[in-house]
Amino acid sequence: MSLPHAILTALMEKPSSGLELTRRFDRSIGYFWSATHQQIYRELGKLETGGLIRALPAEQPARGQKKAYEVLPAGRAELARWTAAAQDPKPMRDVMLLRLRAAAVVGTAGLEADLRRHLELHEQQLAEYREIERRDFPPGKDGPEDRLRHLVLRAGIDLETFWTQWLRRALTDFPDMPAPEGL
Amino acid sequence: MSLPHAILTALMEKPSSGLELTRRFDRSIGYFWSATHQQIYRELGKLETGGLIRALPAEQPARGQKKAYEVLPAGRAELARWTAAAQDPKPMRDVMLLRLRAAAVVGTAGLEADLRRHLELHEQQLAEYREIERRDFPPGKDGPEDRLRHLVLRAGIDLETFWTQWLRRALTDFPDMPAPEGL
DNA sequence: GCACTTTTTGCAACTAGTTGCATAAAGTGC
DNA sequence: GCACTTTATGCAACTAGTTGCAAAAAGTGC
Repeated sequence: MSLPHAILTALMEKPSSGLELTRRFDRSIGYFWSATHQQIYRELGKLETGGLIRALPAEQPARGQKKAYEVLPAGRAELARWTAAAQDPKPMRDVMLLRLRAAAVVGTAGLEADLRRHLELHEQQLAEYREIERRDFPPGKDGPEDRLRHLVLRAGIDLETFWTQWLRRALTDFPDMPAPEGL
Repeated sequence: MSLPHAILTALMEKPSSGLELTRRFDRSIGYFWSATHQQIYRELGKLETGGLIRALPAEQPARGQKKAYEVLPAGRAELARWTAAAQDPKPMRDVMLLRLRAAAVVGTAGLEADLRRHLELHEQQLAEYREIERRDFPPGKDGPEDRLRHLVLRAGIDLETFWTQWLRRALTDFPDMPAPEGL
């Protein structure tokens, strides 16, 4: 149940409409909590009903017209409560690791190409993160909020670094292992 | 749609009943693709209906009685197809990173304790993986299947290593930053 | 042989996320 | 000023995963 809190965080940073939120989820926040616009609109509705946010007064609310939301005190309190509450880490779920495990029983045919493709994708993501770091966290910019956000970004950088290294290693000692023929 | 393939992989390694699968998901396979017994039973039903697996002949099938499944040729083919098919990596979703980001706007009160707890949990998991490596992959055991499975395990080890390092760093330069008082 | 627990299987309801599409307003080209 | 695209909001149906519970068989204690 984290999407509402992701939205509250984004709205605290800056009151926004659904579409603006969607765009920001495609960039910063979405890097570690992705969401589609449908999810966001649905959740905005629930948050408004629940009294955690409210629509900023607009001339006439109508379809196809921007409607911006801001966080109410109750929403802020809920976000603080959630942030402090203990939560267990979710067990990892990774398809590529599962596919490698499957390859150990049905053969590696066809897998190598996708490993290369993933390596490229992770390299791109890593480059993007590094660019953000260069742009948004120049030396000296280190207020408490910056320190926290930088820490989050560094997790992204280190994770992508891990994947690129692991994928390179996988490609290096990849056994050429066609599917065993008998059933 | 990976659960059926996780189950097929497990059944290829060894025909099993639902409960045996559940136990194995709690150990090896579940380390990177977790599932509850309810999910497993439901999926076994679908796989059987779909003709990908079949129940091994038992005396009389009845409730509360072990029913083991084995993979049929169609199931093996489907697993090979899925393994080779290109798939995009899923965008990451991590609650702790989100909480840190939230803490940048509502303050860090209460978070530190849970960071410590997570560090401990990740250290435990890392120790467990290392123990498995010591036990299951002694030097010399490196057939093609072993190489692949070892690669998967190493991803787990490196990921847990990353988390422990990152959490230690987070705790080190954690700003003491109570919630800003004004709304 | 009867109560009690454990093992094994499973259903039903709920929550979260995804996919596909619709509808209204506003801008754009000519 | 009319067709066409873009922006912005949203509903509905579907898929995957989680939670809570229960029922049948088999083992256990006395």
